[in-house]
Formats: sequence, structure tokens, C-alpha cells
Amino acid sequence: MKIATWNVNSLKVRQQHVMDWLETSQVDVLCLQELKLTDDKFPRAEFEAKGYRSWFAGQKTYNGVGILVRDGLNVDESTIVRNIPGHEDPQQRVITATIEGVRIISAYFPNGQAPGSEKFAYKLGWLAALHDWLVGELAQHPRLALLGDYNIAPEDRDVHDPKAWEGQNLVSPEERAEFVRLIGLGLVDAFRQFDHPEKIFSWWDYRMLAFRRNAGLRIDHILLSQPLAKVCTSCDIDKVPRKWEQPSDHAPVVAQID
DNA sequence: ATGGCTTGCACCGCAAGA
Repeated sequence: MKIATWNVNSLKVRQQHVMDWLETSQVDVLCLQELKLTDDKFPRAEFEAKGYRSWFAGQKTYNGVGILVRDGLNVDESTIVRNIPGHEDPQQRVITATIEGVRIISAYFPNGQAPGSEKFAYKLGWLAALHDWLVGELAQHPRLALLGDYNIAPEDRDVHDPKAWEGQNLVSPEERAEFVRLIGLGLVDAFRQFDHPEKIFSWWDYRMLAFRRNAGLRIDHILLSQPLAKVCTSCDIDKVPRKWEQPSDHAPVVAQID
């Protein structure tokens, strides 16, 4: 099974990009973030025509997550969960489904704005709630994958200029400690299971020619439970869609699980 | 140099992203 995650920064604007990328990537499961549309505007029929079923949790203007699943894969409607159970939140950031026996979570982690801000406190609270919820999820579903825009660059090698970014939002010690806590649940960063060249990133600012300078961060991740990590044969970031016209600022991350 | 792009909303300049 080929699984992927992509923050599309408005599905309305990026719908054709997603369609095109489904053709070239041939993924079985695609987790989407930052849909920025209400559920009635989700192009379900268009994806269905492409051979993908979809589940989503959207809202107006901000956030919104979804999962596209190739026809033929087994998905029980009763396994779909929206948001983090028990964590009251009007922001639509999580949707979960069991696909072919694999617990797939599509998550849009809060940005946090800046350490010390109100939004940063919300981010840390959200991370704690996610962690606590995952304890039970992992107990129930040994084959689990947490995919999404984490808005955390786990290590300095995930940052184009660690000195310039030191202590800032997305790389601060508090956020990195929360990432380590997720790893502590027994999850594995699929990307780091394999050798890659240096300076591979998943996000580049729209400004200052950041993509051309490769001034990016690796903030989109696929974390796998141990049984899945053992059968994962590759994990890569596909920079190609970032070169398309009017691109998302994020690139998709893809993992093969056999 | 706290800007720089891009989006959505709503009515055009703002919030928010990362």
C-alpha cells in the first residue's frame, strides 16, 4: 500500500493539482490538509470519477482535513473518526479511518505562530491531547500511521538555516520535545529510516524565492507504528508539484508499505 | 529590514499561514 500526505493550501485552488498528482504518483491513500472549504464544497464526485473515495472534515476559510482512498480498498464507514475524541475543538484538524486494517490518521497540527503566544499554547495543548489519544489508538490498532503537516521540524538537519531559526516557531525545544514524545509512543519517522541527501525539505515559503534557494523546512511527516515501520520499503518527498504553476507551499510525502 | 507571497473573505485591506 502506497500512502501519502499533502498540505494543499486550499483544495479549491489545488483541486487539479491533486487530480494530476494522483495520476503520476499512483498512491492508494492520500491524506490532505488545509482544505479551507466547507464539506458541501468538497469535490467528492470529481475524486470518485478518478477512482477515489473520500472522507473529510472541513470548515470555512481555515484548516480542514481529508483522506482519499483508491477504489477496491476496504474501508468500513464505522471506523471513521473526526477530530481528537474528548478534545473539544471547533478547528477541523484530524480525520481517521481504518483502511485495509491500517489505522490512517490525517492531521493538520496547529501552526503555533510564535513561542509564548496564545496560539503556541493552543498548539502545545493540542499536541498533548493527540499524544494521550494515540496511546489508546495504538493499543487498539497495532498497524497505525500518523500522516500530516506537523508544523514541527524535528531536528536541525530538517532546517535549511538552523542558526537563523534557532528557538523560533516550528523548531522550538518545546515543540521538538512533543515530537519526541510521539516517537516515545513507539512511532518511527518513516523518512529517517532511509538514506537521503542533505537538505531535503517539505515546505518552502512563497516569499524570497525560497523554493529556488531550497530555503525550506521538513515539517510534513509520516510516523509509523513498529509493525508498519518494519514493512515500510521507502519514504520520499516529491518536489515536483512544488514546481507547478500556482503551487501549494508544501510538497507531498510518500511511503510504501508492503 | 518583521518585510517578502498566497489564500479567503468581503468589499479592498485585513488575518493567517510557516
